[in-house]
Amino acid sequence: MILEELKHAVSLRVREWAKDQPELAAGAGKELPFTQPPAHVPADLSFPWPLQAAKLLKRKPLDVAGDLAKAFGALEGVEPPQPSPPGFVNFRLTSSALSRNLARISREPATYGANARVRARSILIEFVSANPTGPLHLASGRAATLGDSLVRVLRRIGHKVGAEYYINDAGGRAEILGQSLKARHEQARGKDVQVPEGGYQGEYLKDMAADLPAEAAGWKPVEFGKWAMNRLIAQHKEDMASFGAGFDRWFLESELHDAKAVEQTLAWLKERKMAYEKDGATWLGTSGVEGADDDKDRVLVKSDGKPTYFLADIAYHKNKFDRGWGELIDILGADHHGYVPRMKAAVAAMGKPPEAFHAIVHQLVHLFKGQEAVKMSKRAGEFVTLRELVADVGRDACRFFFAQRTPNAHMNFDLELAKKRSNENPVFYVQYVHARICSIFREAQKADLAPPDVRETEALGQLLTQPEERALLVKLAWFPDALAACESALSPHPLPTYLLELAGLYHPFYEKCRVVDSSNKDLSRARLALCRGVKEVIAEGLELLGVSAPELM
RNA sequence: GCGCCCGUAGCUCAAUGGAUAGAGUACUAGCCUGCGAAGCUAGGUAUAUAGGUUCGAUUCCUAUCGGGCGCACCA
Repeated sequence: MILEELKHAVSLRVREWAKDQPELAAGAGKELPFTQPPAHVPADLSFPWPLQAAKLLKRKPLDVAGDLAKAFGALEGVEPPQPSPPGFVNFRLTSSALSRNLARISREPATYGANARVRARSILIEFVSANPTGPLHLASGRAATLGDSLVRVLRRIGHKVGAEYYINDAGGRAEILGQSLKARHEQARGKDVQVPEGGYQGEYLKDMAADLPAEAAGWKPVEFGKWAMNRLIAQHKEDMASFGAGFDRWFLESELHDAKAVEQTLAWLKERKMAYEKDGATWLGTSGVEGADDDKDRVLVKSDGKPTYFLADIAYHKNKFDRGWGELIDILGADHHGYVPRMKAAVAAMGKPPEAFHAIVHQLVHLFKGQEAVKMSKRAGEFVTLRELVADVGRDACRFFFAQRTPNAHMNFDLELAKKRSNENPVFYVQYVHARICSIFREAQKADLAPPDVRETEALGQLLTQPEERALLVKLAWFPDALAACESALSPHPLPTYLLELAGLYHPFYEKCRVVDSSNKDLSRARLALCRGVKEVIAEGLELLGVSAPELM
């Protein structure tokens, strides 16, 4: 939190300083920039703003930085600010500020990273929402990781966040699924029938056919379909639970139909003159909506009188708003990105501002076995299930791996590598630090050394003057910033990067600084406090990622 | 053809328009009879190409090349 406070204090001083300089009025409302200085600069926080201001002032950047550094005067928690070429002002945290932050972490680790200054958002995040026509496959693992970890991070920061999984259990798919299962059922009883063209060819229906009850012999395809869907939905729930992805609600599309919400939404749109008739169908004017960029209008009700999936989905999104959520985020695979413009247009039709709906489109996962690309085809039933993946690689490695990538990036997943050498996954590098510190605490206990309490931590922390110790203290101070980066990116991926960097700073400390040392109890206990802080932040960070923090490995 | 996303180290990936572009992994050589060697230390490689905007570009704009995904009265 100390960095947030510092940024805030600096911003106030800058505004004060700029007040009397009319040249600066142009950029007055903008948020001020702060950056993490590169390794060779002996500072903890950088302020590059003088580079921008110099232009407006028609002065040399370094002179502006110098003036500003003077104008800042004494700031809480930092040594006197230093101007630095070409035009930065650099801040270095004091030892007491760093110890105070260390004490703050241990006072209440579970709220470290919460932002007291934040305006709480109300966000409903919908993710995975896979069709209940087959098992979850590995792409769902990516969506589940991105969604669940984002939910956790945003909640930690202080926002109100809901998590939902939408189940598309209505429409024509159930019928086709039922026909496919019926064919498998009959095959199992020795009949020479084929799974229909366009049906679900996957092996999983063979397994399912073996579990059908005896009375299934008299079932119609629809009944097969219902039975299969219920079973698949139950599997999806199990898979998400064992993956650590939590949902507040599993929302069935059929609920909307049962409650007449689909018709009501249509009537509501018509009332507002948003929908029109053409060629026997009912349309929504999605093209030409500013900011949505859809290239054509979309059908709501087909000429056969049946509602489209799109209409039901509008009803669902309207339902989310009607339940009081301020912002909606959908996490979608890249194969659905074409759907975003029409949903934006629909949200606009509901009278909501564009920023009330946001789609996170994650790129697809490409599977490799060594050098060879594995073609995945849901139709042909060739895919790696999430279940298999987790069984092979483990949940921790899976989630950390998925969480590391920005949603925008395509990712390659090498199954051979993942299976046979999971130790190559960086998650173990981070977990190892946690286990190592736990081991140190066991040693400390044997030597009758206990870490200090919160108040004593603040005092003893000043003994941590080695560069390796200071580097860790500073890194701990950046944790809230890493969470803030996740919020602005709407992705958890800055967090694994942060944890790897923190872990990377711990080992050199460990090599150089003996922790358990009865001959120097104060220093030893100060170092135990530092270790505790690192352990807590790693545990909290991993928790947000849905990854375990083992005491033994 | 049109639209969206992506080309960074041998490989997998980072970097709100900022200073000398970072990790892991792989390769080589050293480190364990005091807290866990799943570790440390030291070695060197990268922004696809060509322009442009800017004090400053991996980041923004244009074009080209290469890859992924979309372009239904399917869901």
